Amino acid sequence: MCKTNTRLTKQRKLILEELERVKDHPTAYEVYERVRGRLPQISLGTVYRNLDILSANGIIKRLDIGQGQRRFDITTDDHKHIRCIFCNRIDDIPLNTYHQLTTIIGIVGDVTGYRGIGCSMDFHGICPECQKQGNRIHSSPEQKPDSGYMNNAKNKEE
Amino acid sequence: MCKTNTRLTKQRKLILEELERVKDHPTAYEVYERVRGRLPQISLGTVYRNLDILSANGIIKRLDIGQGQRRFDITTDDHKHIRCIFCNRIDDIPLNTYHQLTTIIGIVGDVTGYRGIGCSMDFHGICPECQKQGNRIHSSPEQKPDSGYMNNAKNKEE
DNA sequence: CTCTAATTAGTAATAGTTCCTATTAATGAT
DNA sequence: ATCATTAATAGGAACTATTACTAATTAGAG
Repeated sequence: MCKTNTRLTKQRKLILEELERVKDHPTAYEVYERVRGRLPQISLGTVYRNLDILSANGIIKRLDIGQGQRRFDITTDDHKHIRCIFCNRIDDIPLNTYHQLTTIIGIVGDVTGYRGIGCSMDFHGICPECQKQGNRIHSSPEQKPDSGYMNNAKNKEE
Repeated sequence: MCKTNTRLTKQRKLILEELERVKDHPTAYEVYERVRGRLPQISLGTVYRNLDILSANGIIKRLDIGQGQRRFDITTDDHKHIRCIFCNRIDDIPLNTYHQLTTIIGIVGDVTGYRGIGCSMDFHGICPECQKQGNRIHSSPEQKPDSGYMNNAKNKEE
């Protein structure tokens, strides 16, 4: 399924099946709850690990939208997302990219029925500094960025 | 400064000063470290609380980009952000919205020097369901979305 | 100057995710 | 089919980032 030496375990298969069955964008915990209905002893760590592996292999998509819980999405066709600022639900938007940005918000409102729409458009890529360093990946990108938080920061001083 | 009955404390003043001084998009902890240099007894909780109050009042901007730590931004003019997938730094993009989306990624590359650019464009607004319910805010939007996680989820069953 | 509610420091608690370890099981080789 | 190898697992501890709690302090109105 993924790269060689990636085994198709019963757990992994069920996680994929539940992701395919579901229409919305479940959190890791929601996937866990669904799979647990069919395989009670599955652990949350297993779900997290598999969701990471599946998204690293491009089979599913990891959504890091807003704060709080990460969500996962099995559809592979190109689309964007809209989130309700009250209930935090996430819907799909099949977006034609041949429009001007200024008209897109109007289209999104028509298609989704959302109101009071704002847009946070964020880009990601490899910065000039990292290009200089020969693009060496120290840890898995998108997975373990340098956080510089608390203990880490304190340890720098030693 | 903010609404009436919002006091300008020494801590709040220093937090704003350090945000103004800094060019990049510091995390709460980075702000804490800077302010601590001038007011050693300040606590991290105070920094978090003030960053929340300042962003709720529109004085600064909260960036929920990717996963991991939230960042804060004092500049008020309209711009978007680009994040390095390796080192997780965030840069500004002064973006002209009168372009087609498809051409924007090229522009972003030219302006920033980033390569391998991807775009995660996410919209937020009020979903049709929440519009029906008279737009009542149960908890502060963007701050405390319904998470439905773990203990919360378990407690639902009681 | 006094009063009082807003704010604070310090710390505990929480949420979401990752890591660790002994055990189990998927798959290639025999 | 059986074995051997090693990826993957369950369960739980640890970790990161943030929020909540509480008694003490303080900004600022009157």
